[in-house]
Formats: sequence, C-alpha cells, structure tokens
Amino acid sequence: MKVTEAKDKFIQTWGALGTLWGINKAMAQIHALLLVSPEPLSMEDVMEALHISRGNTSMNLRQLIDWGIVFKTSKAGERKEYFTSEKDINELARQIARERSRREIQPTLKVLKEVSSIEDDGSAESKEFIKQTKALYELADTADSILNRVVNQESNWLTKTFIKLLK
Amino acid sequence: MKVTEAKDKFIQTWGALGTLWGINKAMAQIHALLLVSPEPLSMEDVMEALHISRGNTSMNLRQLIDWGIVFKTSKAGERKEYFTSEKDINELARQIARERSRREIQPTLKVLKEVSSIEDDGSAESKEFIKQTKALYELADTADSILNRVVNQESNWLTKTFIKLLK
DNA sequence: CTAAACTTTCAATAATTTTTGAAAGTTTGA
DNA sequence: TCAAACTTTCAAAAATTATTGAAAGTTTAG
Repeated sequence: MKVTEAKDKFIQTWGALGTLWGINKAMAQIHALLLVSPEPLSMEDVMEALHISRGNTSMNLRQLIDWGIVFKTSKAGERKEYFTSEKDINELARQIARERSRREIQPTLKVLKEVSSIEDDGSAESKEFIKQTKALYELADTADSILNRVVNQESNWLTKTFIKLLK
Repeated sequence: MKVTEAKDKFIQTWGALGTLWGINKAMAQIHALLLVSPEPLSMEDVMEALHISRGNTSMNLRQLIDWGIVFKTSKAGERKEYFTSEKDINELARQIARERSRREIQPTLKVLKEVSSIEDDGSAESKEFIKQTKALYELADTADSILNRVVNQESNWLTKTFIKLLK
C-alpha cells in the first residue's frame, strides 16, 4: 500500500467512525487529514484533498478550533491562513475528554441529580425511578471523574495507569 | 417535581444525549423508559408513553435487544410480549462497552494497524503518517484494553478502580 | 385448520443534518 | 483609501436518517 492510498483509507475510516460517535463526517475527515499532514494546510488544500466546498471547510475548521484540537497558523509573508491539528495524540485524547465532559456529561449529571431528587411518594414507580437515576448518576459521576483525571494529568497517564492496572 | 414530570425530563434528556453519541432518539428514549419502569412494558405501552409508531417501536426494541441491554419476557397466560431493560447499571455499562468495542473499536484498530504498516519511503509524508497512525493505534489499544477490563470484571470494578486511583 | 392477536417488514414520507456556493464581510499591502 | 486576497455567513438544495402505517408474516387458542 502506498502512502496516498493509506492516507485515503485512514481518512475514510476516521470519517465513518466519527459518524458512529455523533461527529459529522467532514469534521472527522478534516481532522484526520490535518493529523497526518507534516505541514499546516490552507483552506484550499483541505477543500482539494477532501473534495468539499469552501463553506463546509470553513465551518468545520471552526468547530475543530472550538474543540481545541485544531489551530490556526500563518506563514511569514503569506496572507492565507494555515491550519494544523494537535499532534500529540495523548493531548488530543485529553482535549476531547475535557470537552465531552464539559459539554455533555456535566449537563447530564445536573439533570440526573435533579430528577433523582424527587420525593418518594411510596409508589413502585417513584421507587424504581429514584433508584435507577441515582445509580446512573453514580456511574456517570465515577466515569467523569476518571475522565477528568485523564484530562488533568501528564500526557502519559493513560498508558501508565493501564500498566499499573495489570499488576 | 412529580414522578411523571421527572420521568419525562429524564427520557427527553437521555434521548438528546443519545443523539450526541450517535444513538437514535427513539432507541435511547425506549431504553430510558424501560430502565425506570418497575414492570416490563408491552409494545403498546411503549408506543403510548413515547408517542411513536408501532413500526418504530418494533425496530428499535429489536436493536436494543441486539445490543444485549433489553430483554423479552412473557406474562403467564398472555400472548403479548413484554420488554424490560438490563436493570443493573454496572452491567449495562459493561454491555455497552463490550458492544462498542466489538463493533467499532476493534475494526478501527484493524485499519490502523494496516495503514500504519506501510513502508516508510523516506518522505516527510510517510514519516508523519506512520508516526501518527501508530500513536493512534497505541491509544486506541490501551483504551480498548481498559474497556475490556471493565467488561470482564465484576460489576463494581469501575468504582473500586476509581477509589484505588485516588490513592 | 382457522381466525384472532400480535409482531415484523418495508416502501413511502417526514424530519433532520449536512453541504453548497455565492454574497457579504474582513484584512492588508500598496 | 482602494482593491485584491482571503474568510465567513447563511439561505437553499441535497443527502442522510428516522418514522410512519399498512400489508405481510407469525403464533397460538380453540
């Protein structure tokens, strides 16, 4: 397999995986492309490599920047903007964990806490509801704490932890 | 807040969260409903509670069963089928982890291994590509191992591990 | 065996999400 | 200050995904 072919396969796979996890294909593909590009790419470069429109590229690059995993750079003497992704895979994982926690898990925890605090009126309905939503809260809270631990530690923490767990 | 209201809020929230993680709304909502219902529900019950069609209900119940987190039960002397969800939240998490690993992470690992094994032709392109896809492979592999560990341990493992990590 | 009770399937439709492309906006060099 | 170079916005179109509902299929009681 040649580099070009492999790159293409990787970008396709990454796009498909993203879709399964609620990330739009173009966004996942742009990210994949930048991740394996040794040099920053311009908007034109991205459009051309992925055959997507200017508008699409612009919007998705913006989202990636909002997620904190893609950065703008400039080349001296050039007006055009260039884009590059977070290259450190551990840092990438941390940033995604951080954002998913902040955007999705925290708000969910808030709701779970709220709804699990209703008064037990003695019915089977309310007993089961309280029990299950509390259990979900516990699980989500534990998972989130672990995630935050990943987020706040040095980049190798994940691997180290795993090794530790094997013992 | 009353039970009915809380239940509704929970089901809505769960549906929205599911959507963010690539799970269709009806599927997430049916699951939420069954999770907090003390007794198994019939298809009619689900249709009525969520205002969705028979076909939709049938298809999504089937998917939940495929994921191994919802089960068919029968009531003695009744022809109708009843459905109930996995009630143990830790077991639920394990089952979801197991399925996501099997369906999504394993295939991705396979591709990453494949594309990261291309020959280094000396170009910056191929060097960067190999380096990054290998790093992704390492990360995904570690994460998957941790996930599988969650999957194969007793249900309280997650909490215990967390406590251990605090030390 | 038959009909009622129930479930599944699937083509059509609806809803949602993504993508486009051109106009509007912004920045900068001269 | 102007105009070229570039980016962003956003309404419209396209693509994808979810939902419906009725017909077909299945099961079981009698």
